[in-house]
Amino acid sequence: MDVVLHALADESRRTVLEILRDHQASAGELAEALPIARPGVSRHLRVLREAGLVEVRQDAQRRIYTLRPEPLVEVDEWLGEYRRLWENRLDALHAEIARGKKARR
Amino acid sequence: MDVVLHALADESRRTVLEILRDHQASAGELAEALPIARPGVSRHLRVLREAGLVEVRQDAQRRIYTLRPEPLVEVDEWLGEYRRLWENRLDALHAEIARGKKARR
DNA sequence: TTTGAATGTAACCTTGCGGGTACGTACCCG
DNA sequence: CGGGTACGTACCCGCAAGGTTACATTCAAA
Repeated sequence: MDVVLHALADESRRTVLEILRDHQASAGELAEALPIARPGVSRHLRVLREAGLVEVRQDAQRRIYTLRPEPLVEVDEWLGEYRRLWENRLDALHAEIARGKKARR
Repeated sequence: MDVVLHALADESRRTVLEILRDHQASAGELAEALPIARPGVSRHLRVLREAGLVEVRQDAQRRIYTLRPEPLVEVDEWLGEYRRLWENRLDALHAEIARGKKARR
C-alpha cells in the first residue's frame, strides 16, 4: 500500500504508474523516461511487482510492464470513509476546491 | 500530498486522520491514542496543519484539532484517472477484491 | 559459441524521516 | 506572582528508502 503513495507524492515528475497508466512499457523505456538510472528503476519495479501493482510479461530480452489497477481499489475504499465527510459539506467544498487549486499552483 | 499517504500506509495502527475522522481531539488526547510520544505528535500535527488537512482552535491551554477533509478530494481526483481503467474490468475486479482481502489479512 | 543487448541483483553510500529527550512558552488557578 | 498544565520547538540520533556502480544472467543473432 505504501508503494501506491509515492506515486502521489510528486505531481510534476512523471512516475512509473502514471506512465503505465497511458501505455505499457519495457523496463528500459521506463528508465529513459524517469530521472533515475536503470538499476534503480529495476528495484522500483520489483517493489511494484511484489505489491501486485504491475504485471510483467517477457518478450525476448525485454520485460514488458503493465499496470494492474485493482489494488488502487483499496485506496478508493479507504477514501470512501472520508468521502462521507465532505459530501455533507458539498457547497463549501466547491469553493474550497477552486481556492485550493489556485493556491496550489 | 505526501502527508496524506502515510495515513494509508498502515491499516492496523490508528492514525491521526482516522481518529479525527470520528471526532475532534486535543493534541494530548491524540498523543495518548497514538503509539508515539507527545512531541512526535506535535510535529506530525504541524505537518498536517501546513498541508491544510487539519484545523486548530485554541481552548485555554488546549489545542483542539479538527479534520478538514477537502484536501482528500485531490486524492480522489487523482484516483479518478485510474478509476477509468478498472471500471472497464469490473467483473474481474470483484473477484480480485475478494481474493486480495483474504490474502492481505 | 561468442557477442551484444536488455534487464535484474549485490554491495555500498548518502540523505531524510521520524522518533526520543530536553527545554521554552502560553494559559489558568491559587 | 508562583506553580501546574498543555503544547510546541530545538537538537540529536538511528535507520531505512532509494540512488549509484559493478557484476551476473538471459536471450537473440551472427
